[in-house]
Amino acid sequence: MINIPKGTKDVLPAESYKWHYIEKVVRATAETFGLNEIRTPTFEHTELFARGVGETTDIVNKEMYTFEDKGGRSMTLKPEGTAGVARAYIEGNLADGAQPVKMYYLTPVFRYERPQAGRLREHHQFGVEIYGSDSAYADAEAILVAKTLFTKLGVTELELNINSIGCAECRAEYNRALREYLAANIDDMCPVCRERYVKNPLRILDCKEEGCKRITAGAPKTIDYLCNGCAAHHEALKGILTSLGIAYKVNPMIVRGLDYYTRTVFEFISTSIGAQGTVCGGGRYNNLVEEVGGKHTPAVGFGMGLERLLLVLESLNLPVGEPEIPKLYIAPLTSAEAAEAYKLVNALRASGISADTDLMSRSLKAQMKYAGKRGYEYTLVLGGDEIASGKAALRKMSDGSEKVVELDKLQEELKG
RNA sequence: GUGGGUAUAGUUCAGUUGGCUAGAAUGCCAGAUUGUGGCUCUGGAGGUCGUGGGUUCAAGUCCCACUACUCACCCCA
Repeated sequence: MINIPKGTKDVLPAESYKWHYIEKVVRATAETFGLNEIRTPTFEHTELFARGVGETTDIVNKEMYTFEDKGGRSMTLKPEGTAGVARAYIEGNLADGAQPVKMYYLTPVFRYERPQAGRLREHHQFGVEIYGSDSAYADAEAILVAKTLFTKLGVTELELNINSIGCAECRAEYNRALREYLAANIDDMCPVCRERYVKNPLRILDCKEEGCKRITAGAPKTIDYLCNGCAAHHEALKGILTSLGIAYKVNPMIVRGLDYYTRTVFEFISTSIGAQGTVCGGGRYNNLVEEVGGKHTPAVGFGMGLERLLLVLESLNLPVGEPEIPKLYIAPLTSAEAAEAYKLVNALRASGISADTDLMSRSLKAQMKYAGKRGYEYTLVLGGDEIASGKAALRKMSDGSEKVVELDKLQEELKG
């Protein structure tokens, strides 16, 4: 027995309707915001993620599915959705079209991690990407897409956390201040944070170690070191959110693990699905396009974990769509009627009605049990009498009521 | 990568201080009812008790290792 790879999940036939439901609401929501779908490859040159996501991140350092192809090139299964979109924006000359470019994607992403509740090695993300605008309205637009989607799905419990981590200039200033503050306590920090101190001190704020949390509790905050431009941007976003009536919390500890973020970062967090509560995370990444080889292009967006979103819906007993139920099952009484039943069924299918018949040469009783279990809306027994008279009893399975109909009028009967 | 928990039928689980041929429920297939599903009754199929060692007269049960699953750390969606 060869089993499923660790950290992956099958979506079995009985559950796929939930995915259809979520995807349908996602696409409908994206459309009302004027977002167009973009599809990029499942794998890219490793270099793209190394430069885009950042060499110091855990994602690039230890979580990527990297392999060498037969031509000796280093390839990586996408660990997130944004880097590929940035590459496509450049390569597809999207900067030459009307700006801003508003896109969304639905994609699997791959990270080599230890699975746990709400965390997989392959999961699926809905993402929004808005390129070309540096306005706080674009930040608000991204947040609003997520918020609107949650509302449509009935999710009201998610808390929106926002923060600003500034731009390259204020970050340098801030890092200096943070290092200065931490210098005295460096020996009390965990080994990982001691390394972060050198490479990327900002990440220390994200540390969950008790000792480090105590130390960082009084640490300088990025939002206190913003340059005038970044501070104004942050204030503008807060103003827009407030005017829209969107509740948010400024959380100075939101730092995020991807290096491409500048200015705005945000997360929608759930408390009902276990330790991995971030359902949606994103922010602004003004330097990403330049980083992967294009000209400077401000951009903002987010990624949303669809498995986590589904966990939220189910944990709150919210609707997750309805199973797709076929309409009619025609049961041939004996093998003599099988061919006629098959012909009837296919005529109905051709007119767009979902219909089935026996594929196992089973008894009438067995066929009725099958039809009952699968949930067909109607059944019809086809015997010699029915074929001779051209009429048969159409049974409605929910209440057992029957109605005699002409076989060649089945189509009209079922459409109504 | 680190730590905790778990592993018996397709599924959910019983299985006593180690002691007859390993059980139930549910699901699946069939019959009761030779032209009609759900309810009821009856029968059938389905298990190398996660894998490999060890202790013992005797191991599903005790010990060790490994593997898988799971939760948490870490990280993130």
